[in-house]
Amino acid sequence: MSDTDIFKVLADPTRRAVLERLADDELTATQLREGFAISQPAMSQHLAVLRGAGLISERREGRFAHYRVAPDGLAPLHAWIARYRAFWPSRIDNLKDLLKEMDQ
Amino acid sequence: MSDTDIFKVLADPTRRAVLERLADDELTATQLREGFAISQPAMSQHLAVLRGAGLISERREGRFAHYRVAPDGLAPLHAWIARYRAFWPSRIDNLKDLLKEMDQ
DNA sequence: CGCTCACATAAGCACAGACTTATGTGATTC
DNA sequence: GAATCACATAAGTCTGTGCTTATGTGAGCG
Repeated sequence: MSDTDIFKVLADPTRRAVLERLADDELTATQLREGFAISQPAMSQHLAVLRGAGLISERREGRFAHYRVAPDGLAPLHAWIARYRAFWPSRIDNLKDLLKEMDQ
Repeated sequence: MSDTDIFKVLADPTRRAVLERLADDELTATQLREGFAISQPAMSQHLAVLRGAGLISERREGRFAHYRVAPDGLAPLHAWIARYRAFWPSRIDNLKDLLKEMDQ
């Protein structure tokens, strides 16, 4: 999965919203569709794209498909950002502050 | 500049390569074009997109346009990633390791 | 076994985006 | 001041992508 592909996948607001909704729970395709003004095939296609990018994983149970986030999916994105740490000190400092805040 | 726009801008490999070439130096549009199999207007359009996204800044000097990275440009991307820290502990740990490594 | 449900796939459409060539603009050079 | 240089803008083309409706597939239910 190339950097270009990762960015393309995440450039779609529906797909990013799906990731956010999967943050807490594992959800089925129908459950994910609630609140979106989108057809069932459209959601199915988005889920296929997210799965192809390694950002979510699927667990089949009968006729239901349960989706959850794949923890290593965003690794390429992190790797890309990490390349900028050398010439981007101020932002890294902010990130450090963020992580420090997390520890509390 | 929305998250969607940031991701769209960075989804183009030429634009990401431009950012990498601007990591060290401030460069002109013509200098940036070296090594790319791309026309002059295409590069000009990419630079306009990057500038519109707040990822680079322009300094005009006579007929030359000097471009450099805008240090706060990737802030929205960081903010988006930060939203995942709550349910994404393993990756954050890796990021911590990265930052620790940086300090040396 | 026929129907419905959950989801995937197919096919077609419409818009967005990256590219091209052509041209415009303003600064420099002779 | 005419030509050239660095770059921007215009306009058109072509491909990719996200959406739709229609249909396929396989599981559960009466």
